[in-house]
Amino acid sequence: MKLTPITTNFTLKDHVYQRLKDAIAGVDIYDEGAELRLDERSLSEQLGVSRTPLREAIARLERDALVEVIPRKGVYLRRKSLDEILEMIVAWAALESMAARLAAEVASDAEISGLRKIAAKYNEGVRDTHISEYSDDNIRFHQHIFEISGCGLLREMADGLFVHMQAVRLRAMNEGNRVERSVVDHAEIIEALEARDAEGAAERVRAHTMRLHEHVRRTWVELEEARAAKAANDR
Amino acid sequence: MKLTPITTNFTLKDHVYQRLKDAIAGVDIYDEGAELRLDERSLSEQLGVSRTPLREAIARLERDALVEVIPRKGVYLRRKSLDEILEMIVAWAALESMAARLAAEVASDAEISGLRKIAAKYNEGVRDTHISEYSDDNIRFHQHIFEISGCGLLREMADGLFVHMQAVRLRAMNEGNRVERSVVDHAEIIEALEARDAEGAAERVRAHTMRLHEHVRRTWVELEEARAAKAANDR
DNA sequence: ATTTGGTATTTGGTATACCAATAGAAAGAA
DNA sequence: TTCTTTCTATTGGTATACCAAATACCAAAT
Repeated sequence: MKLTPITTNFTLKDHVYQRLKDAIAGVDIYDEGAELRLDERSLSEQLGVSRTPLREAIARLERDALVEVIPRKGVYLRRKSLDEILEMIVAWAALESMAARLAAEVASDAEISGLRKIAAKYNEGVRDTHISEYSDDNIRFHQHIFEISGCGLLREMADGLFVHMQAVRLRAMNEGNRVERSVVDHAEIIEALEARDAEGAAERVRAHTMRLHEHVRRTWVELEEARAAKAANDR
Repeated sequence: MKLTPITTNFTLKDHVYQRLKDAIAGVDIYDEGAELRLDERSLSEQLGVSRTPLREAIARLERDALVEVIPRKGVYLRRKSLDEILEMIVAWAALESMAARLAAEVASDAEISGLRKIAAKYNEGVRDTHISEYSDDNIRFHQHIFEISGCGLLREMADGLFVHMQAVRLRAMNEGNRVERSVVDHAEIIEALEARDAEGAAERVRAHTMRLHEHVRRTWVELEEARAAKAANDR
């Protein structure tokens, strides 16, 4: 009789980490008055594990800058400031630009055509009803670039930013006519890759992401100011 | 009467994390037969803390990819493969290139001249006796670029790679006439920054780091092969 | 009624005890 | 001798107990 070895890579710590990460991703931390605080004992009870593996998972989340642990006070979901979001977009641009450059050099034609397949359905423009679907495909598009770059580390580092980029992109998607522009950008990126134009691909990816940066910078300042004004008003 | 708040940010976990990280940085993990294994109980005894904060620190180190925790087996210092080292150099290139681009746009003249000051002592070439000193200054040069980029996140992400880059750079420094080339590269980078040529600065930084990449790729394959041959010979 | 000091409770930080898996040593069979 | 097996010791994973800080609450004094 043949048996596959039992999954020995099963540690509570890893499960808890993944579970918490997913849960955090599903919380709109920018919603006012959302539950920001994580209670260790309550969580350990909910998850059915003791506090020890839970705290080790939290230590990793802290390293991910997803939560903030204030000694003797508590663990809090970290609400990113506008500046931090902008810096994440910059870092993302740096990583994805390099990924595109590598992809132009090493990816197979099949891998590049995979990108075209993702982008293809929007050749005729995007109907408004499909915004959230487009958002998903948009994400897949960008992830795919990292995958075909052949550099696992770039992909991994981008993953760390991904949770946040996802939220940012979704939020920015509906503002202005950014979707149309995005479709065009993607097409140009694919063209550069197909032409094996590393420099062009890198530049277009960078420009594409930095347009998001510019948009967020211009638009969300107003949101922050509005929030600040509202907070002042509440007082 | 005015008092500054007492330093309550003192947690063992953080201290242990920092201490371990420093200690790991001081170990030549590529030295054959070096102590790769971390024993929890022994460490906790040496540091004078219990295993709990120690393990939380290890959880963070694991997230940094500095150690590998194999469940039920042990904690091991991660010896990077050649491929991983090459990927780190690529990621570093991506980050520093972007940092240089930003620096060209936002850094003050004073900050840029800080770079020139670091590089200045080597204008007349490098005497062999100063190799290790040059290595230190080299590191300061690259770190300074991140600092004057004004993007804390780029700097932070680079920091994660830094421990490894330091070892790589030091090891590569003595090979070939790389030092001379390095001095020239640095000078050109500074010129681009002073000219506020963002594109040029980004490109030169990228090229500089990718030259290291190319060198390591070509040279160290031989080392790996030699090691493999030796290992085969030992059998 | 308000302030203030003390007390109880909550909660994160740390230590310790226990469990389970692995590896190595010792013992036994071929 | 050598291979196998079993037992034990080591070690990481987890749970729990305890401590100390922070906060909330209450009572007494003004």
